[in-house]
Amino acid sequence: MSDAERARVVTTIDDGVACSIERSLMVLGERWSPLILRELHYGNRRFGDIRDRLGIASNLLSKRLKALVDAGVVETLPYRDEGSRVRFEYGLTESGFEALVILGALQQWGDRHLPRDIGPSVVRRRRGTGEELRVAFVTDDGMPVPLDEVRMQLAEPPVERSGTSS
Amino acid sequence: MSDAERARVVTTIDDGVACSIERSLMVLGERWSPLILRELHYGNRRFGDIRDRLGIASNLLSKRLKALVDAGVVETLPYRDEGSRVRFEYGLTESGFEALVILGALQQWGDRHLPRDIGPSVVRRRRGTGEELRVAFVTDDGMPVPLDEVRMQLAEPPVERSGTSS
DNA sequence: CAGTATCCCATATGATACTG
DNA sequence: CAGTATCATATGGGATACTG
Repeated sequence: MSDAERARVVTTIDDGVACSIERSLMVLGERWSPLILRELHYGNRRFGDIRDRLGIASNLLSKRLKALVDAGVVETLPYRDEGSRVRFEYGLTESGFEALVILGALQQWGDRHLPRDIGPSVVRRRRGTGEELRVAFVTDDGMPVPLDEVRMQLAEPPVERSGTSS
Repeated sequence: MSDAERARVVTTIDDGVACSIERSLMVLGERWSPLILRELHYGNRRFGDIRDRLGIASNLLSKRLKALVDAGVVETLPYRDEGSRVRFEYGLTESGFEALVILGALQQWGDRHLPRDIGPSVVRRRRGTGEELRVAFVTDDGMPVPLDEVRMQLAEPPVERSGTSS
């Protein structure tokens, strides 16, 4: 990938695409990115750990991490083990941290609708209390709203034309 | 794709993969699936409408819809226009309906962290009141929980070994 | 180790032509 | 129209070898 091309990739994220779902997918919508984020959320910050846990090829992990850094989701943090040169860990930026909601939603949905034969796999819990958490729509003052009361708004408001017949 | 292969695809979804995030991604983790779901949530149920709105090639849309139907996310509903033969619309199953949480999370995240130059694009609103909604973690009794109190649990609990050194 | 560079392959994608 | 079939291409992904 040439520099020009890479620059274009970064640019396209902010630019053209009106729908924020699509923009998110440009960063997270590929096989490994969400799983890499999952690992970072689980606290695995080293290249080798992530690679081993995911079983991802190292070249790919390298590429993906770069892309995530470019997108501002992940940041590199220098560290130095005794007698080694400086290396980098990968940490979540605020953006990456907030992607937890997406991961939570994916996890919840998978648990509910693609259950394993083995049984339910996981839950999200509250630190300390251990309460099981779910991901839901809530009002500004924190009241959960049932799904059928949620109205998704078109990202690109339908072009206002005189009539409906185009 | 042979039938045997196709069957295997369906099977693999429920089987091996322990992490529910990964299982979800098997169904939704590819470029078009979330966008197709988005269209269905927006109420666009006809093949041609979806194709035109997304700019997706018809063969791909066909394939994707089939996969979503296979996964139980989408269902086909027969309808008949005057003088035409029976066609099918595509509707959300309960599973597909609940994927709205994922879409909402993606949208919210994109709006916050990949803003367009043009400005914020969209929001999720409550029907009737028009209140802006957000997607968040909540306790069972509906209390929102700040992100830093959320603990994601490993889908596949780390293999219990005697030591850490493998 | 923590990555990077190469090479190869599978597959998602897209354009287009075709059918009931 | 609502799809299906075919074909060409790009790209993500995987294996592996390599470097500091």
